[in-house]
This record gives sequence, C-alpha cells and structure tokens, in this order.
Amino acid sequence: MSSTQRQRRKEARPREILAAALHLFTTKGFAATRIEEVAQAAGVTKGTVYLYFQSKEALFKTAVRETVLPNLQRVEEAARQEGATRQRLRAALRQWISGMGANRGSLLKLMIAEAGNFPELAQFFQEEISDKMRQILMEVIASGITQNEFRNFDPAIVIRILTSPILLTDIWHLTCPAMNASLPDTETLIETMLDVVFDGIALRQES
Amino acid sequence: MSSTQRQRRKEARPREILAAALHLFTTKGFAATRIEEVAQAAGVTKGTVYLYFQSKEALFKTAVRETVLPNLQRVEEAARQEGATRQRLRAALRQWISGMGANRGSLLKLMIAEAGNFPELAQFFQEEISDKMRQILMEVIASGITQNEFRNFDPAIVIRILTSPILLTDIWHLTCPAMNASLPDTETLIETMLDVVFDGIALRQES
Amino acid sequence: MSSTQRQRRKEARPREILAAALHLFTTKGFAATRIEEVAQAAGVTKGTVYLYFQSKEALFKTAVRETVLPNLQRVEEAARQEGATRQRLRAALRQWISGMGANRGSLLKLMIAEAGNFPELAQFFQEEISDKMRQILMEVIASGITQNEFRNFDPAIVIRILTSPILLTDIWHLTCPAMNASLPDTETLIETMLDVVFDGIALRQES
Amino acid sequence: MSSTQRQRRKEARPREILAAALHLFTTKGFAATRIEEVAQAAGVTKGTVYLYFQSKEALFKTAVRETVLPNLQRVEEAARQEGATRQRLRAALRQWISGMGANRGSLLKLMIAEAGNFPELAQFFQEEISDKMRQILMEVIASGITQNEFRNFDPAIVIRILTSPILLTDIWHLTCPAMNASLPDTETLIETMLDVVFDGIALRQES
DNA sequence: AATGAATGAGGGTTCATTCAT
DNA sequence: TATGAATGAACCCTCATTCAT
Repeated sequence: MSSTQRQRRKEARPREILAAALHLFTTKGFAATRIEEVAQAAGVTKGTVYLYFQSKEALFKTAVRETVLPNLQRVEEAARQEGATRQRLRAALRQWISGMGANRGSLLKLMIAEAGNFPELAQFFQEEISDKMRQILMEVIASGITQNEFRNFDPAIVIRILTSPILLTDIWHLTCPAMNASLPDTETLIETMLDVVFDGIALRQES
Repeated sequence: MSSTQRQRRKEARPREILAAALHLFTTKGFAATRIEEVAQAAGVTKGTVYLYFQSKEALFKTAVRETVLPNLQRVEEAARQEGATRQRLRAALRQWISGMGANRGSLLKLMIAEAGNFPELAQFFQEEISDKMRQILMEVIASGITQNEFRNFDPAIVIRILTSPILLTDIWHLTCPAMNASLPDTETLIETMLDVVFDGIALRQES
Repeated sequence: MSSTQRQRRKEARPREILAAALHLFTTKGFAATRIEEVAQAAGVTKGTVYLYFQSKEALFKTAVRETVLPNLQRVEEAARQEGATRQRLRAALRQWISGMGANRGSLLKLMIAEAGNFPELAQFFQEEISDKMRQILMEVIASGITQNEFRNFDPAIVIRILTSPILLTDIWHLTCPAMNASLPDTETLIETMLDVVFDGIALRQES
Repeated sequence: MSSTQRQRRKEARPREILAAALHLFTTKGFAATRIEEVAQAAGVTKGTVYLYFQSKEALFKTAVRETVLPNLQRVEEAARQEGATRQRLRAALRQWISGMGANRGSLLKLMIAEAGNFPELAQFFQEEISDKMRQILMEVIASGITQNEFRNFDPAIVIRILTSPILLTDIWHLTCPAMNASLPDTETLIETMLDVVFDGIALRQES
C-alpha cells in the first residue's frame, strides 16, 4: 500500500514540480524565480528538482511545453467545429477559449515576459498555438464573408479584435490580483464583445 | 566650449542611462538585465550608473516613472477633447494613442512582466495612467449612450474592446520582432476597429 | 561512518568558521577581513560561510557573542569566590583572568577597534562582560576597606590599576607579535603587580 | 588681503586634512574611513586630498607620523627632567603624559587597530615613541632602586603598572563615548595611582 | 589650487548546480 | 529516490584613484 502510494508519488513528482514552476515563473518571471522556491512549492528539496530536470532552463521550457501540449490537442478539436455563421463564430470563440485551457493567461504572460530571452520557445508557442488558434478563428470569419453574412473586413484584424480583450484581461488577472475587482468577467466580456462586433455600437433608427 | 560640452554631457547622462535602461528592461526583463549592460548601452561604465541612481531598483523605478510622466501631461490634454459622437470617439482614441506616447508598449510590457515584483510601481502605473486613460474614453462612450447615439453597452467593456487590440499589438511588436511582419499596422487596425465596433461585422440587408 | 563524518562536519562547520573569523577580525579588523579569507582559513569556500551566517556583519557579531558567552558563565563562577583579603584579592584576580578565557585579549582588541562601528555590540560587551568583571573585583576591594585591611581608595580606580596592565599586555601580544619578547609574562606581571599594589614600591626603613 | 587669506588657507589645507583624517581613522578605523569623508570633514572635495597626499595609505601614515613628530620632541624634553625620587617619578609621569600630547589615546588606538595592517608604522611608533617613553620612566625607577628609595622590582613591570591604566582609560574615552561618565578623570587616576604604587593599598598598623 | 565626473578593481552576496550520503 | 551541504560563477555595489576642466 505504502509502496503504491510511494509509486504514485514518484510518478506525480514531475507534474507537481512543473505546476509549481509554471506558477512561479508566471508570477515572478524566469530570472526572479529561484529553484529552491519551486522545490519548496512542490514539497521537495532543491536536489530533487535536478533529478527530473537538467537545468532551470530545461525546467522552464518543459513547463511551457507541457502546458502547451494539452492545449494543442484541444485546439485541433476546436478546428473541427461545424455550424453556421453567428453561432459558428460564437462556438469557435468559446472553443478557442476553452481550448487554451486554464493556463491561457499564464502562457501568454510568460511569452510576453520571456520571449526575448527564449526565442526558440517563443517561436514554438507562436507556431504551435498562436497561429493555429488564429487560423481556426480566421477561417470562420472568412467563410462568413464568403457566404455574404459578414462584411468584408480583414479576418486577421477581426480576430484580433475578438481575442485581444479576452487575452489582455487574462493577463491583468495574473499581473495585478489587486486589480481583479475592476476587471470584467470573461463570460460577460465575450457576450458583450460578440454583440458589439456583430452589430456594432451604433444605434440605428429603425424606420 | 569643452567645459560646456562636459556640462552638457553631465546633464544628458541621466537621460541617456534611463533610455538605455528602459530599453533593456523592456527587452530582457528587470532581473535579466545587468547594470553593466545598461552602462555600456549608455556609453558609460558601471560606476557611472551609480553616480546617478542609488540602485538597480531605483534605476528601474525612475525609468518607469520618467516614461510615465510626459505621458501623464498628454493624457490630461487628451481629456479636454470636444466634438460629437463618432468623430469624438475616433478623436479620443487617437488622442489616447498619441497620449500614451512612443513608449506605450514598453510601459505596458514592463508592467505585465514586473508588476508582481514591483507592486507599488504597478499601482502607480494603474492609477496614474491606466485608469485615467480609460476614464477619458469611457466618458465619450457614456455620453454617446446618453445622447442615444450608441447602444447601451457597459462602457468599461467597450473601451476594453477598443484598446486591447492596439495594446496587444504593441506588446507583440516588442516581444517578437520577428513577428512584426504578420502584425497589423496600427493605423489600419484603428480604422478597421472603429468601423467594426460602430457598425458590426454583420452584413445587413438594406431594404 | 562516512555519514557520521559528514554529520560531524556539518555540526563543526559553524564553530570552525567562527574561530577563523574571530582570529582574522582580531588580526586585521572587520573591514579589512575578506569573507573569502575567513572561508579559506576555515577550509571551506565563500558560499559555505553564507550557509551558516546571513552576512559579514552577522558573522562578526556572532563571533563576538559566541566568544563572550562561555566567558559569561565563568565570570558568574568567579563571583562566587570566598576567602579573605590579600588571598581573596589574589584569587579574584586570577579568577577574573581565567574567567575571561583565552580570547580575553581578542575580545578587547575587537572592541577597541570596532566599537565605534558596532555600538550595540560595544554596549553588549560592556554590560555583559566588562561591568560584571569589574564589579566582582571591586567588591573584594570594597570589603577589604570595610574590614580595615585596605586603605581607603576608590575601588574603581584600584581595579583599573590592577587590570589595565594585564589587558594592555594581552592586547600588545596580539597587536605586535614581534614585540612579544619584550612583553612581561602574565604570571610575573600579576605577582609583581599584587606585591606593588599591596605594599607599594617605596622602601620603608624598618625600625 | 584676500590673497593673504587664500595663502593662509592654502598652507593650512594639509593640516586640516590631516586633522580630519586622524580623527576619522581613530574613530572608524582605516578601512572603514572613506576619503570622501575625510575631505568633507576638512571642508574640501575628494580631489583636493589627492593634491596633497598620494594615496589613502600615505594619508594615514602621514597623519600618524605628523602626530608622532611633535610628541617626539616633547619626549626628549621629558627625558631631561631632574629632581629626586618620588617627586621625580611624579614629574616624569606627568611629563610623559603631556609629552604624548592630546592625541595620546588616538595614536595608541590606531596602533592597536591597525598595527597588523601597517607593520612598519607599528615598528616606527614603537621605536620612536613607545620605547623612548618607557625608557625615560624606567630610568627614574631604576635610579630610585639604586638609591635605595624603591624596592627592587623590575622597572619594566612597574612602569607598565603606572602607564597602562592611563592609556587604557584614554582608549576607552575614544572607543565608547557613552562610557565616558563611568571612566575616571585622568588627574584623579594619576594621583591615586601614584599613592597606591608608592605605598600600597595595605593598611599598616603603626605601632 | 580645486573640482567632481568618470573609472574599474575589489569584495559582499546570491543562487544554479553538483555530489556524497 | 531524495537530501542538503558545498561550490563557484556571476552580479550588485562601493570607493580609491584619475583627469579634464
């Protein structure tokens, strides 16, 4: 029994360390995070971290990739969405959000803060996540235009309009916990945004 | 003459150092930036930096505040804008953009990356810049609603929709210079965004 | 066994470092002593010193306090001495000397050199050691006066006469090792001093 | 006039700097004293100190030597004292004290603190001051013994008994200004000491 | 003669990394 | 597998020293 528990522990170790690492790297940045902090947060000692990861940099990269990986799959699924126009766009956006997972903001914040110091990671993130996500959404917009349901705007810009507010809100949630109160709830934000983007804020005189 | 030159040098030094510091802190982050790099970038040696700034932290804070300061004034000016509805919103948005100055993205990126490590600076930035800027734009939206020109959306959310794409584009410009090509031009982004947000992307059948 | 050795090492380390530190601080002064020298003298590297002591200043203070501490106890014992007049004074003086321990001169020299830079340590030393020691000796003198065995001199001054030569000799031993040859042996010094102080140097014509 | 004043200033500069230096070196030690502090205390700037002294070490050595020099002459005078026994010893002791000048304690404290770091200065001090002073006093004792006025004690030890309390009191005055109140006045100390050393503290039953 | 801006070597301190147990 | 003592390279910061003015 205790051997089983031990076993379970053993296998969980790397995950626990990675989780602790991701959280600290996101909160304090790569350089300002000490390995010992990560170890402590994961309930182990410094040495143990090196049992599973070759270096701090390897730990960082693995933390990012491991967080990216499950997202990747969900992104693929998101791509398979079918439906029509408005509903499809709404569904795709939701899929995109859930597809990025709970660490959506964390990943983004890490990239913003550390891309300069880890260019290959930035490229990886951009190609594997960012571009794919955008591609999915862009295609919905594009098909909406083709089917004469959407006006003819550059889809690349439209999806920036749709995604940026969500992402930036995520980031602020992680950056200034004190600011949380004044930040909109993601649900409300999405719905409002869809309304605004679909129909505009201009009040039309219905004749 | 050469005394004048020396004098001029002495007065320019802090600015030169601050500029170098802002750039490096933005690019590499606070912890990953070495004082010696800042010095070198400013054309002086390590010791000279300490002639003007008490510590690395003081240098960082001063760099942020000094960049914030000129923006502050332009924000005040931006607030004085008058006009009507659509034009007023467009003007206000432009004013907001120019009001934040050239270092708009730098400041934001620094805050995202380091707010957790410099909470009082984050608060300062939020109160002195972020809130004020948003206030100005929100009032335009609110007055548009009052005058029955805009539909009744939460102004706080509308301005997030309007500002986030611009800010996030700025940040990506600084984060992945390699990505620059695929990023929309700010001008185009603003115009498209205003169009979208005013009238929506839905194609209406004009009767 | 080798685990035991490691353990033993770990427990001995702080003491080894403190001993090295006390010696170097005494010899070269606080500021002129480099942590690396202390480490080297203790057979470890710089980093190890910081494993056990938070800072150079903490190391210094601990070195002083740890040297003071064992003395403190022996001073208490010294206070319990009983006996009568001449013998009591002689015993008390010896007790005082042994009570201050082998580092008698080191402590004093450190205080003289660094008291100005470490006022709270100076106060600690004065109150915990200096005053107590003097008190013990002064009481012997005072009781000698009360019992009409000693002439009526200010005990505070008499004990300064009795202790200063010993202390200053200690200090010179540490200060100029080259001078050692010309310095009197503590034993001889004490005996001569007691003789002189008891009966004076004036030759009396015995009738 | 102002040229004269300037002239006077110019000539006084080195002395002012030396005085400031001696005071600071005595108070804080050589290493802990910054050149800028010395300059400030002397009312000049850092650069000016280097106009008169080649280095910090040179400043230190000069400060010590310049303080020693005037003492040297007075020590010579002290040697010429004539008189008889008790009075001669008393006079010699006073001469010794005044011979060492106002900086008596300063010099000693510097030597105790820095002798290890400036061996040649220590040797100089010992040979030029310490030994000479002791020689003068020892001869008085020795002649007292020869003339059957003093008991036959080792003069070297007797003069240590006579000088140490004075010197150590001086040092404490400089080391712990807070302790001043509890330290005996030099005058009282000398008189008491002479009484004690001449006749002892033992109360004799006059038959 | 005097200044004070600039330098850079030196030393305190941190922390990623190793390794004996 | 896990520990934590030990290391040493790296970096912040100080301050003696220089030199153009």
